[in-house]
Parts: sequence; C-alpha cells; structure tokens
Amino acid sequence: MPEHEAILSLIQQAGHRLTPQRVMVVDAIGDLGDHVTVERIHEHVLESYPYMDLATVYRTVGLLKRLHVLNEVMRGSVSHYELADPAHRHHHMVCEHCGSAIHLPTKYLDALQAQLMHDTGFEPHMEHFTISGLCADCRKDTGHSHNGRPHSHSDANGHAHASTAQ
Amino acid sequence: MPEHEAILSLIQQAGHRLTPQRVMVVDAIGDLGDHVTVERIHEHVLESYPYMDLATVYRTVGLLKRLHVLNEVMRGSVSHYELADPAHRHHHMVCEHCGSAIHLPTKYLDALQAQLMHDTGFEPHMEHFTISGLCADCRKDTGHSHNGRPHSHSDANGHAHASTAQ
DNA sequence: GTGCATGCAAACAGTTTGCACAAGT
DNA sequence: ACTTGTGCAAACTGTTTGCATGCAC
Repeated sequence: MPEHEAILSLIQQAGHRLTPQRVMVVDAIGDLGDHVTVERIHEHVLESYPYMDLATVYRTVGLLKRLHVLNEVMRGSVSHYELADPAHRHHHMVCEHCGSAIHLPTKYLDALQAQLMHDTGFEPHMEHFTISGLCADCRKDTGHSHNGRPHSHSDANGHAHASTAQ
Repeated sequence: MPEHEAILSLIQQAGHRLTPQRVMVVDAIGDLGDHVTVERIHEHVLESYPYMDLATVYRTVGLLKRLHVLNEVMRGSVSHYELADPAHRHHHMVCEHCGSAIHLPTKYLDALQAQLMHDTGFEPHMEHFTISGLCADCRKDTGHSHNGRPHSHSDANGHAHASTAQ
C-alpha cells in the first residue's frame, strides 16, 4: 500500500520541501513497521545512506508528527512512532518484562473515553497512551510476582498483535 | 497521618539504614503532596539541609519505589512520585496544555482492567499510567483544537512542554 | 537566487554510576 | 568494625539547538 506517496505529497502541500532524507525516513517507517524509535529509523537509513544524521531524523519525525502523519507513543522514556492510519486505530499494552507490545482494539477504550469526557469534561487523547503490565507469558514465568527475567517471544522487532479483531 | 513513622520503620525492617537524608526525603514527600518530582524533593530538602545531593534523592526515591512505598507516575519524560497509599488508589489524567493533574477514581478503570485480563491474559498495572488530553478549561480556551497556549491553574511550577521544533 | 533543510558538534535535561569518605548498625 | 549510604563529579541516554553550508523550490 503506497500511502508513502500520500505522505510525501502531504509534506509538500504543507509547504515543506521534499528532500531525499525525508523520503528515506518515510520509507524506513514503512519498512520497519509499528513502534519504531528514532534510533531504529536512523540505523535503517544509514544502511543505504551513510551520511544520514540523527538530528535530521528527529526533525523529520517531528515534522511528520506535526502533520499528524505519525503518532508518538511514549514507552517509558523513549518515544516510539507509528503511522497514524485512522483505519487501524488501536491502543497499546506493553509488557514490563519482555517489552513486547500488544495492540488493543479501540472498542476497549471508546466507552471509557466518552464516559470520562461526559463526567469530568476532560478530553482524553487516547492515541498517545500505553497500558503497562505483564503479558500472559511473562505472567506464567514469574508466577505473577514482580521478579524474574524477560522473555523474548515476539519482541526484538516482531509484533504481538492481539488476536481480537477490531 | 504520621504514616511517616510506618515508612521509616519499613526501611529499617527491610534491612536498610535510617539516615537523616532518608528521613528528610520521606518528610519532603509528605510535605509536598502528590506528584512530586525528584527535583522538587531536592529543592525542598535543600532549604533545611543545604548539603543534600540530587543523587541521594534519586537513590532514596528508588529505594522507596522498590519497597512499594512510592508509585512512579511517568508524565512525559519526567517521573513523578506519590505515596502508594492503598486506601487512596486512583488514576491520573494530565492536561497536555496546562499540565494540571486530575485524579480519577479507580472505578473508571476497574472494569476495563478485569476485562483486559480476561480477554488477553495481559495483567495491566494501572498504577503507573496516565491519560493525557485536554482539561475542561483548556478545551474551552482552545476551541477543542490542538493549538493555543497553556493555562496555569493548578500547575505547580508551570511545565508546559512546548516542544516546538521547527 | 532565496530560504528552508541538512550535517556536525555542542548543549541540554533527567537520570545513573564510580569512587573515596562518612556514618548507621 | 563492618558495610551501607553519602557527596561529588563524571558518564550516559534521549533529545534539542546554533551555525555554516547545501539543495529544493
């Protein structure tokens, strides 16, 4: 799905320049899939273009964020990014042990969001948020204690999408 | 409520030493109330004991976290801490504009927590999490857009995270 | 040609760590 | 006394910024 094209022209339409670096960052995000860090994008681009600067990746990611092309998902102290594709909205659960990220269908939080807004007047921005805890596997390993050592099933760079369809 | 005493003896019972610095940190957290940062604790203690070191505060806060006396509440890239008083469990909503934190009764998330655990096997640790968004006041000001400038009602020292990088 | 974007290096904030000395037990 | 905790400074990580050159428009 070449929504890359759409992103690239969006950059221009917003009055920004279409530089090779920006194209490479957009490509890298497409290649790497969800939950990318700036560092991973940088490494990936370096393979084909050894002069890519980290600061440029930060600036480009910042631009894409402002254009609402990327969502920033804070995981601990590191920002992760993903395409803000409105067709595949979801939330995240991240295992504190193995670090795997599980996608959560929006249905789980839609009601809460509406209720909060109604009861408190606070408008929650659920895109940016992550539930941390223990995934089923790590919970088994550790006997629901807070100790033990991390697994790495689908971690590393794989994804552990929740089976529940949206 | 001098649960200070309880905390102090807990430190000892856990085999750690009861130093003046540790007492001062515990006191400071009691004085300052919820959502304290390490920096604020440090400043506060400095007023009465000018030799207090930031690193010592970090180490003490780390200890208290390990003893489950404190909860760490990540707000953006800065850790905030609060007493892990089981009698007053709650969640947080933080306004992206004015930085004010709103406490949310656990009832809003209890059902969700149980449902998630049942459906996905994932055990959510809700203590650590924060819903970000716009508070009612800032929403009025900004006409539910994502722009406009921060208020500062309840914000202690006005951290408004402008993050405007070109 | 004009001005935004890049590369590089340095600055930055928050947090952690190595080490010698001080102090709680 | 023995060992943990402290103070100080330096390292570290993730991120941002100032500045001169370079390139998209």
